Amino acid sequence: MTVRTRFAPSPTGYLHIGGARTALFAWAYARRHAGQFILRIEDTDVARSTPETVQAILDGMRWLGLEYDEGPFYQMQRMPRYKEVIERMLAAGTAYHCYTAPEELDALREAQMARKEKPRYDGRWRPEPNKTLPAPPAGVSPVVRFRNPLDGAVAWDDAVKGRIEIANAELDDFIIARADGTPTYNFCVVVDDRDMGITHVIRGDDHVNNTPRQINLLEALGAPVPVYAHLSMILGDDGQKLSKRRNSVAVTDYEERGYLPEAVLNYLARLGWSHGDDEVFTMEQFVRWFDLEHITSSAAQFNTEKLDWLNAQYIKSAAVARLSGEAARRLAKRGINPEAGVPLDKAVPLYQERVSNLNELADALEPFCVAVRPSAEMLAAHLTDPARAALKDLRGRLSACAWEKAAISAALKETLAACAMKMPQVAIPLRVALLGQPQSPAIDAVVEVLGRVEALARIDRCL
RNA sequence: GUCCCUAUCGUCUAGAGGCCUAGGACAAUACCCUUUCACGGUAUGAACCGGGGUUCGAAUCCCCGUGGGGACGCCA
Repeated sequence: MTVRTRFAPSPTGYLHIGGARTALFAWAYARRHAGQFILRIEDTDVARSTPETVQAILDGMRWLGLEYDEGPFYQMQRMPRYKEVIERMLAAGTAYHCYTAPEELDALREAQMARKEKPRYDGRWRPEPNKTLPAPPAGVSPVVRFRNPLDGAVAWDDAVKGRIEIANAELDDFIIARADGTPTYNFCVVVDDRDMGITHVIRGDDHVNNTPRQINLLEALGAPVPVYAHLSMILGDDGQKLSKRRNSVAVTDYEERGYLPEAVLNYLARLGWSHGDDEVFTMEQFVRWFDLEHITSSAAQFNTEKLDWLNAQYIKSAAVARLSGEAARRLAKRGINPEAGVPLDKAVPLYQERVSNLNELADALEPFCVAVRPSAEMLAAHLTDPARAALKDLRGRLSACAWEKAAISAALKETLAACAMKMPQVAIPLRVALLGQPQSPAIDAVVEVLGRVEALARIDRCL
């Protein structure tokens, strides 16, 4: 049997980080077992699903590089199929019409809550051998309810949570088609999972409570029951439930915040799953190692600091051309022409090991692309008279020396000797003059990358 | 309220009854490196929620409690 997994988001505006992890695990499981990964868009909530929200999901998947073998399938396009199954269930007696009005149901629920009972449909329209049903009220279009077993229990061996058993008495005859004939969530999922031959349902654990209903439905349909793996949720950095207001929840936010997709993927893989002490690994390794047994069953708190660290690791090993491209894009977005100054490829290596995200890289590269204007405070603090004298001396030497790091470094040391100064006394003012900042990578490397013409011009501007 | 899930350093986690004096990573602290800031290196501190069992032996199995989360829609 070949493994078939699916990711079935409802497009609510973006692919959020929890959904991304679910997708990643489902994808990895399929890849691990040489199976298929299917994308299904659950867009039956027409109020919230728009072409844009669907596109946002697709964009998120693409940024992460999670490729699907089939789909995207859209539930809205499967309506005829759902109706067909509902008709068949009605005919088979595994579903029935219910004429209870929404207001009546509300009243029922309230009464049950008041009695401290679990709110459930009371089965008033459920046909039974010796029961006389009320006459259908005129002008009311009925909903269709699933005829759930009355007793016994539903149980399954959840691949992450272990055996879960729920008494049928806890369940009720849930609605599978609304009064307007449109099918509901639990029903669509079941029909889709069955039609698409899903063997492993990997999803968030907010669906554990839906599982017994879905299993009962599957059984009523005579369909095989897949393996279920319920992933616990991801909490925000603050230990609270992820919220749009307080956290970055959309994966595309991470792109914007300067993260590399492989860092996000690696981080997500490690959040709720582990392979011994391994922390940094490629997607190839992940796919090779991934299993359902090592998924954590409790909720995990998102930790931005660790993501930052991972991102820094990936930046260190990324190709210079790629980093230059990313930095250029970000600079251009700020209205800076990345072509204006030093070629970014030259400057990137100076910062590759020092930054933890692409925006920091762009920040660092910015002074190489624009005319630097150190602030008055900066000048007052660092460009003292002795410092200026030293820079002037250095300027002379730099205009004559060979343009390579060793020669630049030698020129610097000669200035130190000539002016009887220590390295920081010259290097810091020089940094301010060249980049407008008192900190930078090794100063000789910075001078070299800037090029003779630019370096001298920047020094001159401060003398 | 009812049902379901869950509980190891601040955080992510390793841990399948003896390998645990509880390991790794991020973060923290200290030191080293150093031309500033980083990077890097070394070291240190830091946890089995509580109570009962089971067992020769429990972080690991069972029960109860407590904390946290989820579900109870003609939403998905």
